Amino acid sequence: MGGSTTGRRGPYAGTAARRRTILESAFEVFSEAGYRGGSMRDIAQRIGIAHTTLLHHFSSKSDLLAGVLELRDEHDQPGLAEAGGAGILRQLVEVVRRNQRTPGLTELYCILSAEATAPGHPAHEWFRERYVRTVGHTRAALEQMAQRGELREGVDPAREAQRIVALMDGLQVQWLLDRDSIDMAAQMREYLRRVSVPEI
Amino acid sequence: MGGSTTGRRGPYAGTAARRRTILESAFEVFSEAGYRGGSMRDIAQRIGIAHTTLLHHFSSKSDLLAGVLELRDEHDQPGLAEAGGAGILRQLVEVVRRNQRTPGLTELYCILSAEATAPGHPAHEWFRERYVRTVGHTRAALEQMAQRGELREGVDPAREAQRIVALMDGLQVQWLLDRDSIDMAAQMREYLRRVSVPEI
DNA sequence: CCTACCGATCGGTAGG
DNA sequence: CCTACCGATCGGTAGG
Repeated sequence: MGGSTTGRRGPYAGTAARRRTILESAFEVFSEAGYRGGSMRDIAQRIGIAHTTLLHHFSSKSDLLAGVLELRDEHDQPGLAEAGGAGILRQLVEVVRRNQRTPGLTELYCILSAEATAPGHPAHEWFRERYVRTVGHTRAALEQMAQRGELREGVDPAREAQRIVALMDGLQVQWLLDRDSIDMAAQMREYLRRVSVPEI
Repeated sequence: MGGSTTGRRGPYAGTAARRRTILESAFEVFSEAGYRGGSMRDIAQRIGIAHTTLLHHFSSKSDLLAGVLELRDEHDQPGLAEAGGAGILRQLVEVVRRNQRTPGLTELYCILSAEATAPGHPAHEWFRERYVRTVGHTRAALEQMAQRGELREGVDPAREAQRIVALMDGLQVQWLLDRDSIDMAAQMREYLRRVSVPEI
């Protein structure tokens, strides 16, 4: 796929595109084998370059991982912030539905988050912050729902937010192990219905 | 710690004990680094033997992993089967409480289950079967509760069982990333209270 | 239970 | 963007 025969249109013109190509290959490899298990030679081979060439675009293997996580960040942010209250819950189901269509992203987060629970892991802090952010957004949405009277009685926004995020992660493990065993989006929808007031 | 100076009491007398020592070291290493990331040399070094000696007790690295999983199986089975109906839900909270006291086991399952979502992984089938078993037991308990009228209206045993197991797994990821951020047992208890009829 | 060693693979450097 | 190469480490074998 890589290694076009057309050549560059100007000096450095292909660098940004090359970085992108590399990150997509790294994304694939890390999704399948994790960070520890994925090799730079494998990443390079898939796009037909020498593994040392990666080090002209990224200073180290962990820098490559940082690039992959940054790239996914851009893709995942939009949407969740805009909707208010119960709208966010519907968007969470939408996120799960999208994950179900793009297993690669689900694999990446699943394997990397588990690997990154080790304190020395290069993605450890990134995942810690990601959970603070994700749980925080969900909590804010639930608090907004509470103010609007959309939240079912007895639901604590802070603890419920942790459970919702935990449920999403846990469903993914079962789904990745056996994709026919579970319908993640349906499970999520059914669960979230229990959090809102019955009328919604 | 290992390598006693007393010598053996008889031929092969120490073999079973040695196997046990090796498995405990392997358990530690796989918990911290996963299967791919954990090395036989590390496992051996922790108990003061050469890594090749491991291969006198286990035929390969994946055989070592199988031994570790088998060992944990023995530890985890008791209890869950005995109690009936709502008693099982209380025991689930007890399991979570125990996980919270022994982080090593939690780490092992978390990192290995994510790694083992890859189809070629030596523990892939083990985890698939484990989920069938765990979800199945939980489902049976919920069905028993339904027959006794202990289950809240609208709760589907099969899908609820998948969610309960998913919740346990997901809580563990957040907990391992930041142990002060979450009280797994309390979260579990609070959630399960929502599954039973209010009187229980 | 050991030493000695195998071929393979790892991330990264040197130098062009 | 490459070749050539580094030292380290991997799982496993041979042979005692």
